[in-house]
Amino acid sequence: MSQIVRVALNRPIRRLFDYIATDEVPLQAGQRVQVPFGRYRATGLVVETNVVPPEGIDLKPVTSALEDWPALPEETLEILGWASSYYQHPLGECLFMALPPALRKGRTTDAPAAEQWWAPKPDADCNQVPANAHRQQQLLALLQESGHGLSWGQIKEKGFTRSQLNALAQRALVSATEPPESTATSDQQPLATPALTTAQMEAARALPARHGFSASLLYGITGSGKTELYLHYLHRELDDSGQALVLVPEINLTPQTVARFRSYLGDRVVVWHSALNDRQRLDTWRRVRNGEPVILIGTRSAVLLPFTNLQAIVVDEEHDSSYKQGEGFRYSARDLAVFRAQRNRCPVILGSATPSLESLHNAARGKYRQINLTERAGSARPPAIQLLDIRSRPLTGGLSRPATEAIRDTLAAGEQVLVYINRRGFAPVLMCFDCGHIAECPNCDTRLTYHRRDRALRCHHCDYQQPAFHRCPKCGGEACEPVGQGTEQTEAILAESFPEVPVIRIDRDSTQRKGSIQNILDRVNSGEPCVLVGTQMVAKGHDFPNVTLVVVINADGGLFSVDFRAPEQMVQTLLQVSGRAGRGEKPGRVLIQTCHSDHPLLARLAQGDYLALARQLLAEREQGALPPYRAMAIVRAEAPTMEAALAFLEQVRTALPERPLDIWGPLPAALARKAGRHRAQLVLQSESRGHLNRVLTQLCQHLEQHRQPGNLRWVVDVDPLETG
DNA sequence: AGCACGCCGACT
DNA sequence: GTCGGCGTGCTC
Repeated sequence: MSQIVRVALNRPIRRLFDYIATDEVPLQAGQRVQVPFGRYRATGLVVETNVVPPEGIDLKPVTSALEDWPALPEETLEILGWASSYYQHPLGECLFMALPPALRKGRTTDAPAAEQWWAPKPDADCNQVPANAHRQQQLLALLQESGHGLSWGQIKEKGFTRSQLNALAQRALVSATEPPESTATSDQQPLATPALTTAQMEAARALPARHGFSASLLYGITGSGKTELYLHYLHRELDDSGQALVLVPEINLTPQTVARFRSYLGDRVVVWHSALNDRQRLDTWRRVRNGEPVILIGTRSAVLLPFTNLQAIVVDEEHDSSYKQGEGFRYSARDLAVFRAQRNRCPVILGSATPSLESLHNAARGKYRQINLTERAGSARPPAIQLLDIRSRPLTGGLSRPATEAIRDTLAAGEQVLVYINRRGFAPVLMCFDCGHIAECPNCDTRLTYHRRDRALRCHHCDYQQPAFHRCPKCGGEACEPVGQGTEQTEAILAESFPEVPVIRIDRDSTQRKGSIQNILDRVNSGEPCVLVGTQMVAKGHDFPNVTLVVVINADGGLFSVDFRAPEQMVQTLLQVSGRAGRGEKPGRVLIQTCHSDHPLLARLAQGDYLALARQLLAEREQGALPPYRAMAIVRAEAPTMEAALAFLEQVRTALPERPLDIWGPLPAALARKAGRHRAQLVLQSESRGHLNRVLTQLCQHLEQHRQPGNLRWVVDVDPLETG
């Protein structure tokens, strides 16, 4: 008996392929198979069995099944099937994202090579390590403390190096062992329960019981202790066999966060993020797939893992834009989390100090229940926000006199200062003061950014770079100077103004080296007076208990942007960064420099009432017939010329039904030329998600059939975050 | 995505 | 005369 199966391949084709399954063993949906494809062999996933054979194609047989069990369970197939059609992305590519890299290729080893564990020899003694080898002594002590030993990954996590471990092995003080049979919680010492404040208790009581679907929006101001609430909730609701998913933005997934979860929830806490290697991913993936009762803390892609017994989902900082994938399979992890909770009949908690307008709208419509946590834990109180109008005020390094004085006062009081630079539209450029010439990228419609460290001009949109010029390439003048504030320049000015305290820069450049962010945090947490200078990175996650003053260099980036989400994002970022002030005993103060202190949005911001701001922004969205009041999708096109891109989108426009659809464009994208390619877009809106989805499905089908002239690329972005 | 087939420019 | 550019089409 042979059956026909339908197989999805990891290729950007919106089509599935049928094969004959010859084995005696019937194949199930979700199983990984090897199939002949063209001249070669490919790894596929069975998505349907007992398919009616199509006519006129002579089917090839499945080469082999890679496992005799489905790599993706029913539930995961369903979730991703839905996501594939909702986001208009080929099913095969969606499904393969639920596999760890090791399983995407046809690797047959279904038992992963076990990770090496290391245990101390029973007779090992610290005295056998040379007195000057402190790290080796510490490592040996750590291993002895652990009892059964630690994996190399865990050792590395604690900051030890391979050479330190090797040295101990050389001295025969430690040896490689098998991993322990099970890392279940059974032999754990009783775990602590997080202590909650009265306000937190109240919020905890409002959180729903585990059984049945519910979505809760937890609006908790910064410092109110949302994490304790998550911990308490998972502690309370999860049973010994249940799985839970905690989504966090990449930047918040620090060893401290994980340690905090482990101390309350034990060894069942596992992590999932981009820095894991293939083996770690495979290992964690298998634990999830095997139904082990893990509590998985992970970034965006964790929402795609093949859980089999999900009992609760938490999405922390649910407004964070990193939950939306910006290329390829453009899914929103937050939205998929809600869908997944629905399918699993379990609760999902969306937490934020600055909830997205989408979620607030859902709460207002009664789709989500809203729980407010508007008191800071402990004695901390919300910071006082003050607008500082800098029109016609002289600035040095971007700082006005009152701001500089506030910094001086704060430092004199022995406290710390955080200077936040909103890089948007504020990047330093190299300008000729004779003719006004500014260096531009030859491949993109953008200016080159000046990097003082290596005197280089770089493009932030492609990989172009060139040395900075002293002599203007246009007029030959020699008055070329950097203009505009970047972190580097502000750092230099601050260091000059406050030579008696350290000025610490926190941005991508200064935290790239491993562990350097930890060094910085340790230093800041020591409490000595200092000035922190940073962009995005400092706005999120990290706690700086001794910071009592936050200065925002310029708040105006989002006020007059073409992107309809810019005001929301601006308000969220400003409140998030404001939340860094006064998290300890001392009250916090926030100074926001702006040229528009009379702008209603900023005026409201100074009152610190996010919900009121959000209501205003929602009213504007409703008036403008924008999301979340309308469903939105964008068709983006990219071609060697703008004419070709626009012509293609014009053709798309005419192919679309006019009726219950609003179509805007085609228009050149905000960054019209990127890496030498011209970009344009068509915005589609509808009152009905369902209708928009049907239109898009048809469109994609049509476009896939009628091949486009050579160099034209197109993509559909459903629920886009960036409309520029 | 790969990969093959196929038709036009600068090299041994 | 060939090597190789990437435009177009196909994969059950």
